[in-house]
Amino acid sequence: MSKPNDAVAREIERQLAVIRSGTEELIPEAELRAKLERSIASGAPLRVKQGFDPTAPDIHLGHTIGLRKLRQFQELGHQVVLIVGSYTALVGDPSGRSKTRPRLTEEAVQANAATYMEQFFKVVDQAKTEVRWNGEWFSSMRFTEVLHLTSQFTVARLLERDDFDQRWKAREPIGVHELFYPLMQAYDSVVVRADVEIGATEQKFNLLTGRDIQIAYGVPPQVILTLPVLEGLDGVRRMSKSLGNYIGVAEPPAEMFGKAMSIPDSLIERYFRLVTDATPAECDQVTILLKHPELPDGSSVNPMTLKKDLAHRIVRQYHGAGAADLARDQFEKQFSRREAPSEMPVVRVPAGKFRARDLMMRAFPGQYTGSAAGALFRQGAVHLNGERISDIGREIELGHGPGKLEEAVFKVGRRFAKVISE
RNA sequence: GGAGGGGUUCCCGAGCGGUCAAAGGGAGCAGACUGUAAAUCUGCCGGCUUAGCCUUCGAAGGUUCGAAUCCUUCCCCCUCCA
Repeated sequence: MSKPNDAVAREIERQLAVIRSGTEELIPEAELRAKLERSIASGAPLRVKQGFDPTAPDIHLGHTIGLRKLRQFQELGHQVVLIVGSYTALVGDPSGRSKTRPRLTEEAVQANAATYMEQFFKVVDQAKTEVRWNGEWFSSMRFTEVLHLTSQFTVARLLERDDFDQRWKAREPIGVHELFYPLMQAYDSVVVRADVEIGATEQKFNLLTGRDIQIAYGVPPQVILTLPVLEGLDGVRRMSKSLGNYIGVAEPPAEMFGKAMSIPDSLIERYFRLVTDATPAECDQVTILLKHPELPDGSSVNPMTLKKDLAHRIVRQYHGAGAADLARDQFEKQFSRREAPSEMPVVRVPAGKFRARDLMMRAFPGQYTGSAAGALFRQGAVHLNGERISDIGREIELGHGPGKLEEAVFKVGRRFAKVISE
């Protein structure tokens, strides 16, 4: 092998720096270096793989850490290979699961995959992405091939995996088919000849299994790259749809902005670094201001201000600068100045008399049970046209004329909704 | 196949014939305080036409005036042995 010339060496270092930024682990780095060198020499892009299961199609900021990394690879000229786990979804990634997932119908898989990709390509460049469904190879796999695949690995090694280990110790069930999951994901890497596979830190086991299986099948092993797991809005648990502590990339601007503002201060810096396009220098600036908020002129920076910048950036990335400005204005109006937002859900009902609770439940269809709504009244959480009401039986007449309300604006906690008479 | 342990309200987890819509913790929601932050205090936390009523404690039967608690069958999970 010839020694790379200086230009190539510089290019390798440049790419490595980008690839390394924000990553948790890169295993093994020397192999990546070699792959990059070959890629640069031959002009053949690296194949960078990521898979997803079409089960829960809501992509949230936690996922975008990986997507942004894929995007970076594309910008370095490499090829992204997206695996749609139509077959792995039949198993379900065992991480953190104590119950068997329900089997998905073919239609559900199709619909979920479509939704997923629509969101996926908000961050990743579709033109530089190869999409493969793993049903392509698994649906026609013969049983002898399954045996061959499974004989390449041992149960002991599968049980080393933290998820299984914890479930084992907690005496929770582990289905035999779940042991297949890492092997299937690994086999995907064999088929698409992945050079690099990326995933969250919790994916480390699956990713490493990919290397072993690739070697067993005589394919050059992939380099694995793990990325940090993002904490959710509660600041403690991982961001996930099922925990409800997430910001979805497809959410409306106001929703995104509000959710971003509700994160604990301790997460501001991390969010800046992991889910915004802020440069490292800008992130460092945030770090400094959080630690030393005093300014030369004697004033000091309220962390809230930094958080507003964060929220604005997040909204801008997915909805554009205009929407971000609007979301910030609305937020300041509604929460800082405690005014009603200019836009809120509107429900039309026929004119007539209503009990306060009934009308409130109409304003928020499907949101509250009668009991829950009653509790909110008792606790003083319900405001009607700016006035707090606690009597659930208070009579309200909607309509036109004296003593009647043309519209009823309800505020319950932080939510607003309006009822208009027809 | 054998032996043992277990399935309780969103989660964990008490209860083991009436006083149980079911302790306690967590999560969640709301009020106060605030910056839709944190911390703290308070309240709510199965449903309803809410001083009352209705439906829950893996499923179905049974015993009893009365069952989450006892019995039978079934389903599911875990541990050990094979």
